[in-house]
Amino acid sequence: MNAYEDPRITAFGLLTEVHNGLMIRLSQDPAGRGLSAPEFSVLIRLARSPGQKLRLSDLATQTSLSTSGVTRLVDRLETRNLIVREPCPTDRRSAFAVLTPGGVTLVNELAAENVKIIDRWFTGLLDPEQLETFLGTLRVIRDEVHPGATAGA
Amino acid sequence: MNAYEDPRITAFGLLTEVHNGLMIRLSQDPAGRGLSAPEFSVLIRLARSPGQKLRLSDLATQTSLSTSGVTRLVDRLETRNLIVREPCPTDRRSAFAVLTPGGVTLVNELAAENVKIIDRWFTGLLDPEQLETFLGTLRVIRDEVHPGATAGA
DNA sequence: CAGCAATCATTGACTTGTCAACTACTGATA
DNA sequence: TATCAGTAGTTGACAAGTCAATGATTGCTG
Repeated sequence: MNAYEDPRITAFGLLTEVHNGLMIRLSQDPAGRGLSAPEFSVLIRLARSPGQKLRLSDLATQTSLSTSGVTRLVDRLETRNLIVREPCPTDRRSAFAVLTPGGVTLVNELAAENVKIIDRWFTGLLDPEQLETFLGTLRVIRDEVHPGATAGA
Repeated sequence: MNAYEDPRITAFGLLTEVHNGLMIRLSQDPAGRGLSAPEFSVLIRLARSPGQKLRLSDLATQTSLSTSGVTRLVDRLETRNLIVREPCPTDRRSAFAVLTPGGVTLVNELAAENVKIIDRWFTGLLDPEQLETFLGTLRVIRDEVHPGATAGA
């Protein structure tokens, strides 16, 4: 028996295909506002946080990006005036990323579009019970592989 | 109701966290043979194909990479002697990527390690029935978003 | 069978991420 | 309170992907 035929590999491959397939749909962005998935993920996490702000290092853990990756991503969002950096009053090493009003508007527009896409290609394909079961299983795995993540995007 | 709080967004975020989390575990490669996920994916698809060969454009569709991405990936694998390019006898524009004996060996070793990781962080967390249900749901979505994919990795 | 749109692979220019090294600051400890 | 290990963020050098343009070949169509 060859290891590369193991059904567990196929299972993971299936998960990857589903995720990739959905990512591709989501990144097609007909309105052309051009936000990558990690950029959108950062924006939506900020939108959901108290004060629409989060420390860069928290963004790094939540998004599974390296801290330098976050630095550069935040640079890009800042030059587009979607967020601003704000010094942390209690720790001078640290910095917040804060959503601007323009950022709030954009994240809402994009989220609304993404909901349609997700519904068309994922959640809408399943009946409610099947979806709940599916999400329950995902949570089991998530709690094991990535316990640090709280809010999801 | 803000669109960014829609449960469907959260559902997709959950899927992403699971996939990311697993990808990170799989890429840690203690033996340090240094194959990225797409590289491994290409190798395993070749291993499973008749003659251990596949045309570059088929690799592109199966992996969701661009054709130029495949060109460069195949370049890397070729300099490492894991595959060779072979001209297609029936279409002179086209080229096959063919697994070398060394490639076969490596893909088997890596697959065996990956099975352990997948089992530890994914399939082994679920009882058989729960796993089957989960895979069934994944197939429903996969058939919609990525019907072109046959073998999975 | 000549013409031509479509297909396959490659290349150049660019984007976005990583790792390792660095600066600045924090907070526990001797 | 002086030290110093650890943490936050940034930077340089690089890795690996994208898109648009290109060259070669194919196969339908008038």
